[in-house]
Amino acid sequence: MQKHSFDLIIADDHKLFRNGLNMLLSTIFPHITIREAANGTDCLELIQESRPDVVLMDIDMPELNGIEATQKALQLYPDLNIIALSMHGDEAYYFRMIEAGAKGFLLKSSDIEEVKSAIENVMANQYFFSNELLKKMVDHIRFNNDEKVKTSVFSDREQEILELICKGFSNLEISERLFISKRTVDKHRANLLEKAEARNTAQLIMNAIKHNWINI
Amino acid sequence: MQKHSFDLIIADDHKLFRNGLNMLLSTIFPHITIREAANGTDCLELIQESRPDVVLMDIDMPELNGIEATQKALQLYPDLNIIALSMHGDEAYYFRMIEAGAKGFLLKSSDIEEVKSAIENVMANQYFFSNELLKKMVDHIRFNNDEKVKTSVFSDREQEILELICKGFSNLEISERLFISKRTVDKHRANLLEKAEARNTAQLIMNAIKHNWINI
DNA sequence: GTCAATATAAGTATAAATACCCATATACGA
DNA sequence: TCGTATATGGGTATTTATACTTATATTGAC
Repeated sequence: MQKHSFDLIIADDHKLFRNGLNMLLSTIFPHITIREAANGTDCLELIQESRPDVVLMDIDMPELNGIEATQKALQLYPDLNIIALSMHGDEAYYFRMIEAGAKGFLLKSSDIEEVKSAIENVMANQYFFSNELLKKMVDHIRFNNDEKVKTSVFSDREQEILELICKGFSNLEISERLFISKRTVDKHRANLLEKAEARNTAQLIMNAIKHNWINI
Repeated sequence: MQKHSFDLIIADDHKLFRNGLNMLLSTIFPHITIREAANGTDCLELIQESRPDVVLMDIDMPELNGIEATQKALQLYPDLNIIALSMHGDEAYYFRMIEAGAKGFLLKSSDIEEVKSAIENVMANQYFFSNELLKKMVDHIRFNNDEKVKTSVFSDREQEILELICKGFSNLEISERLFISKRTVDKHRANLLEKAEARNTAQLIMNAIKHNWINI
């Protein structure tokens, strides 16, 4: 990959960051042509002028942010490879960058080897997530789940009944299936609502799915 | 990494798959020691006997599935590197494998190079997601927001009411919010049930989530 | 052996959802 | 212009869910 020349744009509002990354990438890729944009609008113009192979796109930029710039750029050139690049704390925006169509996702704390891998991967038409970002995603899932166990204290029986409710059985049907009184199921269901902090079946199920209390 | 010897367990209920993967990995890693387990229980025993560096864990196994086996294994040995390995269609379980503590995530359709990368990454204490899996995750996020409206068989009003139901509002509350009669909401709700082929609210919401008719 | 949590069950009451029936108005495409 | 889909609303009835109350038996932890 390094043998072939290719064009790249760095879009970021911090000049020093752009210049430094420019220097690093020029060292790694001898045949690279790099252009720099200080905001989303400039970046769009540069894209139309130079038709780059890859864009390193900061999410937080003035005038036009990275998400909007990505959307507009991909409307014009759907095959453009865009790598999102942001700081800690912007992780929430990565979902939007995914929706917008970015293919690579880097944190600014990444080392240059990861930037290199990301560029190579997206040019080979593959996705790339930085390891730190993967770790954050994984931690988020695991953290959410630890939280869940803490807040969801369903008993085995409640869990069993919750799953039957989700399958669409009425309390009467559940009672027949479990060989217990319908009134018992009524009570379990009431306890489920209370523990799930739900007003009704709809909220119970939404919460159950949000917090992974059941298998979908 | 290949220079140092290390131990690995392949846990999968298909003998031919285990044997084939064993052969491939032995070729790639000259100093590898591979053991095979046909189910989760056997795998746990093997782990206790041989304290491996890495476990390639199938999710769908008899007796004790990969998720439970991962949980138990990590209770015993928290630093054990476990790579989840599954077929298409099991993607829903990856969240559970993340919760359980797996560090790598491969599809059985991966090529051997990815397996190699996954093993090297988890032994270097990094996460690894196969590219195909990343693509699925990304597609899922993008699909959720684009396709949803297109495939929805609901009218705009029905969609609106469906979303309010999911938020836990009663028909009366919805009618007040939309300035229409409760009876109209009753009727919309009945149409929603019919179109969703659901018997009740529980099934309606489960179907809505399964088919991405709503945003969670 | 006591305490706490759980599973069981019931009384009573209201609120909500579901299942049928029906009608009218509007909009949109063939 | 004619039909279809949609949104609106009502009548009536039954079923189901929800909200209070209380009670007993069992289990397991301390």
